[in-house]
Amino acid sequence: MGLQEEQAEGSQGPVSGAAARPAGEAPAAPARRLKRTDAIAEAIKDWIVLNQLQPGDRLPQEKALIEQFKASKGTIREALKALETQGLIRSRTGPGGGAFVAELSGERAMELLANYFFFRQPSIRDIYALRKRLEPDLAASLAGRLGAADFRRLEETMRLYDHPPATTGEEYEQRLAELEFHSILAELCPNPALGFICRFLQTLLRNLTICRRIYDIPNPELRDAGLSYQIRLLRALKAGRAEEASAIMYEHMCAAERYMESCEAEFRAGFLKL
Amino acid sequence: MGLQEEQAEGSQGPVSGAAARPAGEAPAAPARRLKRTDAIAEAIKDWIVLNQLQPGDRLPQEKALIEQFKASKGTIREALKALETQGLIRSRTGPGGGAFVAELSGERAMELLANYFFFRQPSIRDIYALRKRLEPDLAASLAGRLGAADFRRLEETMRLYDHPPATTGEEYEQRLAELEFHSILAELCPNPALGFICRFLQTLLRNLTICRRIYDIPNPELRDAGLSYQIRLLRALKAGRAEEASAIMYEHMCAAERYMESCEAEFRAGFLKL
DNA sequence: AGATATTTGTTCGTATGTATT
DNA sequence: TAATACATACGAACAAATATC
Repeated sequence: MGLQEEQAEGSQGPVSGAAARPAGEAPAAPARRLKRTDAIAEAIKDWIVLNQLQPGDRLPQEKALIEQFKASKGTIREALKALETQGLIRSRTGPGGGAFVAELSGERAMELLANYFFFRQPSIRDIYALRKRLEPDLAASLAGRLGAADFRRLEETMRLYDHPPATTGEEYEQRLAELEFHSILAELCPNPALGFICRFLQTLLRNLTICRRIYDIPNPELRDAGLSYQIRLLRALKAGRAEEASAIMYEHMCAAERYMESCEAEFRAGFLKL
Repeated sequence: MGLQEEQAEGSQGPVSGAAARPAGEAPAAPARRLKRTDAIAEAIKDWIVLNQLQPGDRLPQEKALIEQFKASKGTIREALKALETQGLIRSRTGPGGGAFVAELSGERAMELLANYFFFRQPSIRDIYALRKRLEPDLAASLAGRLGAADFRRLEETMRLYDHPPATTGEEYEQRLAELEFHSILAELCPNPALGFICRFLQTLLRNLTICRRIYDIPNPELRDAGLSYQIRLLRALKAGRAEEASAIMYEHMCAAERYMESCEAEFRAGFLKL
């Protein structure tokens, strides 16, 4: 399929550029020597962007890479594994199989990013400081831009919590569904960065241990209030009133934050058992 | 060092739950079967959080893992490589070496996240929509909270662009230094999520190809204006005037956006060559 | 449906490199 | 310097998955 030819250009292999540093390069940051595996992974990645491979395009097979880089199978596989872990490729077995360029999914990106916050857990206040700023913009960006299918999807999600929960389990499920409502909005956002960040803040919230506890607490008023916010929000979005949608969302965020923080305070005071 | 004992608890290995599926398990979400390598990587990760390993703690060595998981060296190494790629571990050779739990660095996290936006490049407008919201909050969060060393660091960075550039190369360097100023602020932010997102938006901007071009264009007025914004900002921060710092930063962002977009428009119109 | 070819996935044995003592 | 302990790399074989005939 003519993917391999370009590798031969210049020197004996794409890795040479990464391994053998050009003469005049003074490494300000020492950048400790790359392991062979990592150098190969880097080289393959560079090769992908250089040749402008698109999602779905196939990489050379393991055997070809072994020859290209004069490395063993294990080394090549480790390099490919690194790329796969980053969500850059996916590989299939069988005839015509191999490694294919992939588009890093939002879910995977959030998983990878979540590791950063594992040892730096933000507080509820931290997260809502951001949500209060961004979710209103998100809402505004959608005003008058959603189709019938989008509204149907949103309303279907709302149906999961338009009634009082029967069990504690359902209580929890309803909270997740409410977050899912916001996640759908974020997916539809025309600004990819804004959409991603909102979705990530939602999962960050969902994964805070304190929140898992809070979400088990019955709170009929909040459910009612949230529902009414969202109904008003959908009306504003349909009518294309961006300002109003933004304002509604802001109120919604403030109310949610107030509630979450009061719960957190109660936990801390020991009024509710962990 | 007693890190290993816990592994023996229960059954013969942590992966058993993932690999050998219990009889009655009906997988609601199909969740295509994990490859052995991925199952082991997951198991090791779970084991780390379960035992609350901290950065610097050592994992069992390869040989031990081979026995634990009854897998070959290559498979174990691929699993460890996956964790290393995610920034969760680092490994060292030599006696006393092995894999050590690491704290995912902000830089690495941003690299991983950047892949998500490779095929979904936000526009300058998209990025500034976020910066206009967040950088002012960032500034406000620092008012009255910076030490003398912090101010020294900021002023040292400003010195890199407090004079007209001599060459095009310096022009570009000055722009990066200006972004670095914001990056320092973000690092100091008490809200880890806000700080990270601001830093990421900055690198996203830096890496937009269009920006690399824009940053080469001489623009003495913008440099002066930016400098004056930052001087006023530092004054407000020192005095602990959060509101004022926020307002200054907002103006700064708006001015920067206006400039960047006008440059972008000129590129598009072909007035400036790419 | 079944046989076969192709390609990744996994294992084993061994050798090399590197840091500690 | 030498011995030791560990990761890193190599190569050949085998197993499993999947497309094609």
